[in-house]
Amino acid sequence: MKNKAITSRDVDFAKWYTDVVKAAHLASYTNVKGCIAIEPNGYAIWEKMQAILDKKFKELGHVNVQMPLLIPENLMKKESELVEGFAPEVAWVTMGGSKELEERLCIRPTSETMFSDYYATHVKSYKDLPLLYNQWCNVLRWEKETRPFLRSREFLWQEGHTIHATKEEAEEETRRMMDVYKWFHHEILAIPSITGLKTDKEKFSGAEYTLTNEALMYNGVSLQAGTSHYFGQKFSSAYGIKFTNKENEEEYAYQTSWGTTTRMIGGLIMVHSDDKGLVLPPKIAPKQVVIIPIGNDERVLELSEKINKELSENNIISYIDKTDKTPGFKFAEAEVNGIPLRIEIGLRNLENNEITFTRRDTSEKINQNININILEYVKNLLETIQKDMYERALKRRNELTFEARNLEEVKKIINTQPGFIKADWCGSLECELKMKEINGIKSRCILEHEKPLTGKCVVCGENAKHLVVWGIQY
RNA sequence: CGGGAAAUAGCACAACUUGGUAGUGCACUUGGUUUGGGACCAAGGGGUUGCAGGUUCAAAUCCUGUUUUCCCGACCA
Repeated sequence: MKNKAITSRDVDFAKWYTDVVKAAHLASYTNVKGCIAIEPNGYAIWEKMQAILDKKFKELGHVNVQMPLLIPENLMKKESELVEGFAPEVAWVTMGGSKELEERLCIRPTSETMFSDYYATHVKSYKDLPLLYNQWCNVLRWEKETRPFLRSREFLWQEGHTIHATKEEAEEETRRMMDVYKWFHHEILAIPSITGLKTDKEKFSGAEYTLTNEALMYNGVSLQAGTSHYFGQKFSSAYGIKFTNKENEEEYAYQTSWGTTTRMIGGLIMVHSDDKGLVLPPKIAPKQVVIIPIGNDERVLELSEKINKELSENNIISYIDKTDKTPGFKFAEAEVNGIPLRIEIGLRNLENNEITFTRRDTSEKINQNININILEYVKNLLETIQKDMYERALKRRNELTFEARNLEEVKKIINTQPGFIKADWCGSLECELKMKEINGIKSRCILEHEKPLTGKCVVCGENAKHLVVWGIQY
């Protein structure tokens, strides 16, 4: 029986999304607009994302720090593009007492300013460089329209801020971290993102250029899923971050920043989940296996304990559902919560010398002889699920990736089924804005290594500079 | 921030039009029987109707404001 609380994905995608968030107890609304209470099930996913990324960052030499939540106004204003880019979304702090603050403070929308201010006094020589810092924190951006995880006003993220003695090294870092995100999406989240360069219009305010990972949701809307920015000397010159190089000359340092957020939890839902609720790839699932004993027979319980112990001792996160619910209830609950694999053990199984494995992603039930190597079998099955989920998401993305050779084709595609639209672009802002007039289509990224389709801009017909992926964004 | 809809127990809703002691289902508690796809019987607990004002003898119901949510635009991770 279907969970009546969840609207069908094909009937109302937006409603389905919030229904899954609520039904799987990932987050709950609060009385502050756009600020959600992240519940244990949701936070567990974030903790796992943190653990995996943090380990990777540290392997690459990064260390964690924590900068202040509040930023003084004059500091915020030093880099003009950053101010302009974030001005409408920044929240300013007023104190409850009668005394006015001598200087206004804002709540960080991002921390380039605090890191740059810190670097300005701590970077003196090329010997101090590079500094590879990262922080896990919350930021605040006063968005107009909000959705749980996808666009909340307060959200959790990591922001890496690195500073280097040479342009080459900083650019290498920018690429390297983009590759980390790509790896994370493909290998861990099973989300086939595409990587490319943001146009000037879409790049981070204050960046020389922005690399981005773009993912396509089940409904064909795209989601920016991790960005890496090369700043060159823009911030270092605005904040006076100078160091003495090997030639004993003063030089502005080269910076990068890169981040990914709790938005990815929303991405996981919108790429993989279904009408029964959450579906999680095994590598990001906080709980990978649930064992459901059916009935109170001693042998059933003993076998459940034995399997749970063996799995738990071998790095598989499993648990036994010992609650007093009926099996059907337990099945449904495991499904709505997205537990990748379910093991069902009952007397009927024991009589036939078998146990039942049920995949969350396909609902397939597999009966296996009780004497197989269960640990190996589960390990392999989890890997298969992970792989299949990626393949399924890739297939869906490819089905929703289109090519357009002129504006008519663009319009036809977007009005039939939104998705990634590959089309040539001349590089002008005018043409980008004209695309936006069609259902709000935006450039997602410039494909750096692909040649234009026709060589002519899809809007103006002039010579095309780039092949661009366009789409509707969250 | 513009245009529309909504808010009543943990959840889904009824009562509102025509003002008169706030109800149903699921969930929850206790006891028992059950257990292979959201069990059954019995007994119980839970709400100053989002918040703040106003009208009235009397407000969930009428009026004003406000907050939050959803949908459609503009802005964005």
